[in-house]
Amino acid sequence: MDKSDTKQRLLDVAEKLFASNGYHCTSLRKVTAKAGVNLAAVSYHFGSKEALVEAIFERRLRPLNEERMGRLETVRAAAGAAGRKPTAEEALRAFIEPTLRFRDSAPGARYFLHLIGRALTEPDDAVRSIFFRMIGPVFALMFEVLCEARPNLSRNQVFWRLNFAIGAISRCTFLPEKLPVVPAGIEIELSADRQIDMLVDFLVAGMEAP
Amino acid sequence: MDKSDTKQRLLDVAEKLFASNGYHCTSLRKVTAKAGVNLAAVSYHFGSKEALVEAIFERRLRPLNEERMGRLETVRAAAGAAGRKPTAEEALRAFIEPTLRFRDSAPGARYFLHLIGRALTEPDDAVRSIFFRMIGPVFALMFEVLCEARPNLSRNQVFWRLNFAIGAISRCTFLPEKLPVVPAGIEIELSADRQIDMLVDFLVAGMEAP
DNA sequence: CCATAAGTCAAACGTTTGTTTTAATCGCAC
DNA sequence: GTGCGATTAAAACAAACGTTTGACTTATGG
Repeated sequence: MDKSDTKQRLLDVAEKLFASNGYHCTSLRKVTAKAGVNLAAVSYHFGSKEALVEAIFERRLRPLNEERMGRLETVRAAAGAAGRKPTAEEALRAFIEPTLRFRDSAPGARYFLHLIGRALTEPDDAVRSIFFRMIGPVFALMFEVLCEARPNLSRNQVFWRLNFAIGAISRCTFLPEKLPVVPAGIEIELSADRQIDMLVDFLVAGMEAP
Repeated sequence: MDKSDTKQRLLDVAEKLFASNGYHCTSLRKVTAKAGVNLAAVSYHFGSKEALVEAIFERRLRPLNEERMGRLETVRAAAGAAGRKPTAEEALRAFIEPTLRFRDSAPGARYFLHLIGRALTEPDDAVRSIFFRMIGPVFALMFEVLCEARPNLSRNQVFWRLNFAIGAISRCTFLPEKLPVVPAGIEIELSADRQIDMLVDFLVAGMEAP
């Protein structure tokens, strides 16, 4: 028997469609049609459309967040053991590298990244609160580590610079076709490592500005 | 006679609701009810919901874009007249200052800024294409000026750094209550000038990174 | 082989959506 | 005042939405 192959297919297809077309613009009928399952399967397996998108976030964001938290803790511990402050680059890499490497880690991961890039500005309160609840602890730890890395900055300044960095990072998680018109001769598709380098160069300089 | 007071009220109310709750989550019934006008007035005055949001963009974004274009041209001309390259700071300020000062320039401007902060990631193809069509020339000119300011960088690098900057700027155009959970003691509400300074410090450093 | 539970299916539910229709109302030149 | 175009009002439209229902099929343990 299937052992709920249906459930997996729903997660995969919904992730893709929610990412490409948005949560509200994607009806359950489109999702179930593309997945080749019955409309009622969403209610049966998840309970509601909102529970479906929550399951999508849960499946991908939980392990990703655990890795980011672990790396941030490691940065803090290593600096503490060496009797120094963590650096802004260490903190940024602890957040950015898992995020962009994750992009190529699974077939649908790219779509999921697009989804969280959009979740930051998601109009729907339910979806946004799901995301904020899951990202909250990572954001808070990141903030603290950055405050340690830049003790001369006010917490206000660190907070805003972190927000700027989040905004910059979110521009890397988009599907290429959703970007604004690009000038001729520009590479939209970058390897994760090149993208990471570009981001880190830019953000470390921004963080270390006086 | 009203001389289309209805039309203005629709623009104002729709701008606010689209910004706060998103384009798709805001029905014309909510808009017309809050504006105290009849539902059919949208069809009569604008033709459709999409034409309404386009009128909203047109009203605010056209003068804002003209100012940004003008300032970018000025930066370029001043540098040319002095026989030097424009600086990254000049280019960034030409874009950022009109944007954030605009926030306090009119009662509903703050809502509109929230709307364009969201338009970058808007799921709806129609809305996103309206926005991209209007912002395209500004983006292109900004890109060229930045290429002149950083001639040692590849166009690829400049393009991505400009994207990062756009992402960072968009984090400043949000309504406070839509931000992720903020640590205690953080000022969410900044004056336009303070916000500009923070942004420019951060982004100039990022742009000038090697 | 049967009983039970899990899973699937087509159909329908009640809302809400953007838009259209038809009639009534208003302001103003003539 | 009369007539006319511009505007508003109330009602209805078909389509799409998320969800629920109840019958049907399938797999599994005893």
